[in-house]
Amino acid sequence: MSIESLLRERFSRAIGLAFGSEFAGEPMVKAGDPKFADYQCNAAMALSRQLGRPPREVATEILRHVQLADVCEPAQIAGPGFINVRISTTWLARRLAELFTDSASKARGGVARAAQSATVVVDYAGPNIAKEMHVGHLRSSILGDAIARTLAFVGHRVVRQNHVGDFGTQFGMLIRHAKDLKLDTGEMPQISDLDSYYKQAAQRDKSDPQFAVEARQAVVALQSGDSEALRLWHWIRDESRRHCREIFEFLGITLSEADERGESFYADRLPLVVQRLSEALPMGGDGPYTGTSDIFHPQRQLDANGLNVDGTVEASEPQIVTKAFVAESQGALCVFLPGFVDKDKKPLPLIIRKGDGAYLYATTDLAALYFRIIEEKTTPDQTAPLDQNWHADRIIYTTDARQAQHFSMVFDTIRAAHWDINPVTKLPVVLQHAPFGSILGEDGKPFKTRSGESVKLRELLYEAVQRADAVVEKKNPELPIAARQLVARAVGIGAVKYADLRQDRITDYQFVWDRLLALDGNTGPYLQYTFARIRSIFRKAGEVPATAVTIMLETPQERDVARRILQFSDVVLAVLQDLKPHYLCTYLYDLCGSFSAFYESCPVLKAASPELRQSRLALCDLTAAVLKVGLSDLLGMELLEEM
RNA sequence: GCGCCCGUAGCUCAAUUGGAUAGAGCAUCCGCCUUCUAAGCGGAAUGUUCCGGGUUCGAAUCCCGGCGGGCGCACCA
Repeated sequence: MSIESLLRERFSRAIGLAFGSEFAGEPMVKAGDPKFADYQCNAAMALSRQLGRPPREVATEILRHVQLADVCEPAQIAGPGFINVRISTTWLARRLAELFTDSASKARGGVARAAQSATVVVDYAGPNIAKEMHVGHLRSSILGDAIARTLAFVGHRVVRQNHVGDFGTQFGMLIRHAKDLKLDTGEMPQISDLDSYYKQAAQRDKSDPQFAVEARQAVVALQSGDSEALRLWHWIRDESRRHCREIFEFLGITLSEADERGESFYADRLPLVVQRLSEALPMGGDGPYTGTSDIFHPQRQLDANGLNVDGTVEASEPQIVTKAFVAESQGALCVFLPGFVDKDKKPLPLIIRKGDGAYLYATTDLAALYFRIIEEKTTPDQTAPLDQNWHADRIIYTTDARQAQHFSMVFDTIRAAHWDINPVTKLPVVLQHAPFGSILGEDGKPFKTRSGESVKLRELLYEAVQRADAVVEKKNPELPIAARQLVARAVGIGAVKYADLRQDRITDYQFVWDRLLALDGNTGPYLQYTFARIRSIFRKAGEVPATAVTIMLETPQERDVARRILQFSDVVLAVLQDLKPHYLCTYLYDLCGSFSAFYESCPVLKAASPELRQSRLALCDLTAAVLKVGLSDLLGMELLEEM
């Protein structure tokens, strides 16, 4: 059990004894400012209001009942009613020794498995076919992967999903454009060629209305199984998949082909979804909107005074949807939901079938949700992880913040249709959009190449490795070239990933090479360096670490490292609570800071006694174990023995 | 216009979700390599937390009103 939950339990019990169990909920316990305490319990202030008694009196009462003698020094009351807890050094040492001895637990950095394993779908990366992956895919891939890794590590059944954009409107443009190109589809294309076809097609689509119309028709043809369209589709898709695999492999993203279920996968389910949705939700709506089509956009014209040309006054109150319903509007089949209005304050639809009969991303997302939560997957020819039912308990999307409204509408639709109920547990599925900001250049504007194009991932990652190589060559010229190349790759890629993960995902972040490859501060290279230093000690030690030791925490630095190591599991829980890997980055950076201070002031190999040497080696080993789990298992970065 | 997100040191970012004297790194200044990787460590200096109200024991955090920036708002994803 983590320190935090142990203390929470103790305080909860004390509060129950003092004031009755109805007050004993989750008392607030948090790691405190080291100036005052290792941990503090702030429950007294909150309780004082409920009890109508002064907070310090409440705190005194809690202290009278709390049992902490085995864990910490006598707790102190401070300020308005903080209860400060200083963990006893002998207790810390004992806990650490236990962790060190239990090799299975040590390999997990002391992180326990979740009490119950849930099925969690993580939907991330989601590149488009026929386009080279670019910086726009970077955050989703990196964040989603870190979240998926962390969920899996604590023991959940994680279903990774790469929702590839391979069957939507944009593909129609490609088909239409291809007609004029006379492509040789017998030969494997290059992703760079496809990328330029895509750009040409997009350009024509924008400037040529006739082309645009035919492109939309091509989508319908594709979605209804036209063989010529499908042949081209396969041709493009194969190369696109190869390209994505290459990028994922280079970046260390744990998405395999088995995880790929793009728009096309749901194609034949789309009419079904629309039909089921029409059955699950009322048709035509409530109140004054019943039955008629074009209910929100009557073809009325207003004169300069805001009067209809027939003389009636346009309703000044916005029309409000009170309950979700399906209706046809302007030829398109739509879901209308409470709380969504467009810029004219008219109800905003979620379009599930276009006027021309084609489906778009909302329909696909709904189909995917139905598939992930409800659909039975017992067909024997399906491959893992499709070979068993998912019945997801939680579904997480890492896509950029601009899609927040889209997901909010899709989730509301699912809930209105009661499709969010897990068929096995009968509990509501947790639907989460984990939005993130943009990547900006040093000038604070969207990260683009000089010519204004989006930066290709392949080039960006190549540059990261090149730059890292130059740094390594400068810092460690003795390193043989072969070793240096491995280091450069790990450092370069690690720096890019860490730069993304270390910052709160909701904010935009600036991509500045010199900053993310910096050797000091909260960067990938610094953390990797700390790990490499530890490994170096063990190489020099020339002995296998003992399996059991007495931990001695006689200096403040040793105690600080010990305290930090034991906080790890609480941080991992917080990451999963908020889906914010930057908590983990901040923690690991602090751990490295504590370790470096220890490293400076406490000789390990030349410690004053063999016992102290063993103890310090154990501290090094435990720090390395936490770094390995945090950096490698959870964040997906490579670690180095030497750099 | 409506909605969502953001605004913290010169710069880039934290702040365990309402807790104590708001913390790091960079840049600036001072000190430390004949001892385990100095890609490091120790120290100094740096703040009207965009502004104004409110809520309360206590606000960067919550509420209201401004200002500034980003994004979204019918057949693209």
